Amino acid sequence: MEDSWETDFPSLTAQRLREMYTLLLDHFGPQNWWPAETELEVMVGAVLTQNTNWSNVEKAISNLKKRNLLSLEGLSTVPLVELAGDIRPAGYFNIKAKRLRNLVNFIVERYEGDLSAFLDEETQALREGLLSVKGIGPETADSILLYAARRPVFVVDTYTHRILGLHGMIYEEAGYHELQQFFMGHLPEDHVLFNEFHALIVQTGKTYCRKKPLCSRCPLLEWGPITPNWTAS
DNA sequence: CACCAGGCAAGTA
DNA sequence: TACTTGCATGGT
Repeated sequence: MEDSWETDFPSLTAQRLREMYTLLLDHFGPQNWWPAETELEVMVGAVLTQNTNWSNVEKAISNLKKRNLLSLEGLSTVPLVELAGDIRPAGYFNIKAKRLRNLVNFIVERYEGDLSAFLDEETQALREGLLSVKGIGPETADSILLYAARRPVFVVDTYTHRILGLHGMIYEEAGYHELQQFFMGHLPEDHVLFNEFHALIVQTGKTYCRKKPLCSRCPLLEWGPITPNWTAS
């Protein structure tokens, strides 16, 4: 890591992260993520929820289940146009149909369709493999690593940026990897903890960050008033 | 009516 | 390398 880029945030400490986790867990309770029945369903959901409300993803997954397409076999053989039609409620349906196909084809071709063999790969190899698939970026890959393969990898999303930014815990221009390293560097590498923590952050974002009035009820306000345009010292 | 959601890749300068 | 734009439905 070369260098000079300031990778530490003065206000973001292990202590502060543990406080945040406790506040959110006490407020919302356990989230029991990922909301899916199988590992493949987690992976499909991870692609479908890209920049998309989860309620829309549920409709799309429901359609796939009704048509018995929620399998490597089904997803890799159904005509692309039909797949797109089935996942229509999730938005971006044409591009997401291709992304799902790219993902299942990767497993079919590289692992002979053996999903368990794929998920048993070493974490680093698994991540690189996922990122090599067109349509799988850092967040989607890490969601699959954490919630399908149960690896201690922290998932960063827009809510993570927004919430930590609002509370002056990071620089606004901080990138995905920097935020991820913060959580992973200051917390025990426990996939159960990371699972719950990310889910709680999303729940907080959905509940309190959508509209300004709701913001006043966020449990994190215990840290003090929000400072929207905080910048590095 | 406008706005946005648990991103990502491709295009432009 | 650093911005910008396209992708699209359904809920508030």
